[in-house]
Amino acid sequence: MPTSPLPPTAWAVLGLLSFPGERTGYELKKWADASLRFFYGAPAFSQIYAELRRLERLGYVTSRRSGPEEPRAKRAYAITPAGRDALADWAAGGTGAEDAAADAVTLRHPVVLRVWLGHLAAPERLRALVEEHLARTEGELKEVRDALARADGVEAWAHPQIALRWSERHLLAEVELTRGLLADLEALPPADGGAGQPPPDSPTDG
Amino acid sequence: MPTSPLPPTAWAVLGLLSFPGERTGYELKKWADASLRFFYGAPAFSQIYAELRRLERLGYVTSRRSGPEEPRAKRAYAITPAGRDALADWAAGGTGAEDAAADAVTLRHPVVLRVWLGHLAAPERLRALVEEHLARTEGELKEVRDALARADGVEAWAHPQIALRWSERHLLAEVELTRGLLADLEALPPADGGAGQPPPDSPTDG
DNA sequence: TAGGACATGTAATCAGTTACATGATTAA
DNA sequence: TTAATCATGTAACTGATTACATGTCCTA
Repeated sequence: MPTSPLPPTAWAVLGLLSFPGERTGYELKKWADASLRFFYGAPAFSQIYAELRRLERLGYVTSRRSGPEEPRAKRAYAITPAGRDALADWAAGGTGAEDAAADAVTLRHPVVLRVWLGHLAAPERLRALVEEHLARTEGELKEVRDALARADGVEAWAHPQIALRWSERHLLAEVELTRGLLADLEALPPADGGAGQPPPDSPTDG
Repeated sequence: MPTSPLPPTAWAVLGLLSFPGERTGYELKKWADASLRFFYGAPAFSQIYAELRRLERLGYVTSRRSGPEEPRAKRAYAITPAGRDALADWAAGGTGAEDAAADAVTLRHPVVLRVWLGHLAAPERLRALVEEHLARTEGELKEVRDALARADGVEAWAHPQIALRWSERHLLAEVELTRGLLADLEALPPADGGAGQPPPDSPTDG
C-alpha cells in the first residue's frame, strides 16, 4: 500500500524513533532540539505528543507505560516494522510518482524581509538588526559544532552526522551571507528622498 | 501606540504596497512570486486577499473599486500614512523591547531530512533525490538572476535589489551545500548492517 | 469563439503554536 | 524543602493551504 500522506513533521518524529531504542515524547523533543532543529525545525511538545498518537493509530509505533494504568504515566514509544517500512518508503521519495513540490525547501527570513523594506528604516537601525542576526547565527553555529563534536567518531550514525555537517556549513554560509548584506548596506549612497518609478521586479515590466 | 502584533506575512503584503502606486491583490501575488518568494515565501492568493481585508480594517490600507458597486469588482489598494508609519516601525525592529525570537529564521529542508534518515534508503535512491534537489535549486538560481537582471541599474530601488542579491548568493550557497552533501554521501563506506548504540547527539550523552 | 490571463472570493481543513494544568522525580 | 527537570496532556487559536465558485477581458 502507498505511504499515507503525512506531513514531513510526522515522518521526522517517526524518524527519531527509527534509531534503536524506546523513547518518551519528552526525550524525542530534547533530541529534536539538538539535531532536527538545524535543518527542519523542532516541533513543540504538544505537537510531538499529537504526532505520536497519530502514528500509534496508524500502527507505525507502539507504546508501553512504565507504571500501571495511570492516565498520565510515562510512556515509551518504539517503531513497528510497518512504521519502519512506511518511513523507508518516504525517505526514498515515496512510491512511484512523487510530487516534487512536496520536497520544496521552505525559508522564512524576517531579517532579509526587513532589509527589503529598508527604504523605510534608518540605516543605522537596519545595520543594527542585521548585526544582531549575525551574532545569533554565530551562536547557532557554535551549538551545531557542539552537537557535531558529541557525534564525531561514532561511525555507525553516519547519516545524522552528514545532516549535522550540512547544518554546520549552512550556518557558516549564513554568516557569510549576512556579512555580505552588511557590506551591501554600507555601500549604499546616502538617501536622497525621491523615487517614483514602479518597482523594478514588478510584473508590469516583466 | 505600539505596532499591533501582526504576522510577518501581513507586513510583507503591506510592504508590497509601500512602493509607489496602487495595486490589486492579484498584482501583489504576482509580484510576491517574483521577489518575496526567494527569501520569505509567497502567500497564496486567498491569504493575500485576507491580509488586505485585515489591513484595511486596521486602517493601514485603503481600497478603491474600479467599476461600480459590484460585489466582485476589481479593487485596487494603496497604503495609508498610518500604514506607512506602522510598517516603518516594524521594519525598524518594533518600538522598544522587541522579541528577538520573532526574527528567527525558519528553515524547513525535507531533502536534508531524508538524508538524515539515509540509513533507511538505498544509497543510489538517496543520491538521486539530492541530485534532483540540485537541479531544482539551479533552476531557482536562474530565476532569481532573471529578476535581478530586470532590476539592475534602477538605483532608486536599492533595498529590494539588495534582498535579491542576497537571494542569489543564498541559492548559490545552497548549490554548494548540496554538492557537499553529495560528496559526503559518496564518501560513505558501504553499509554493514549492524549498529546498536544510541544516537550520538541524543540527550542521554549530552 | 475558445482559451488563457485577470480578478476576487468562500469553505473546509490542517499544521503548528502558546498558554495552561497537572503531577512525579531528582538534586541542592 | 524547595526548585529544577522530567513528563504528559488539553484548549484555544492562528497561519496558511487547497479546492472550489464565479465571472470578466483580451487575443489568436
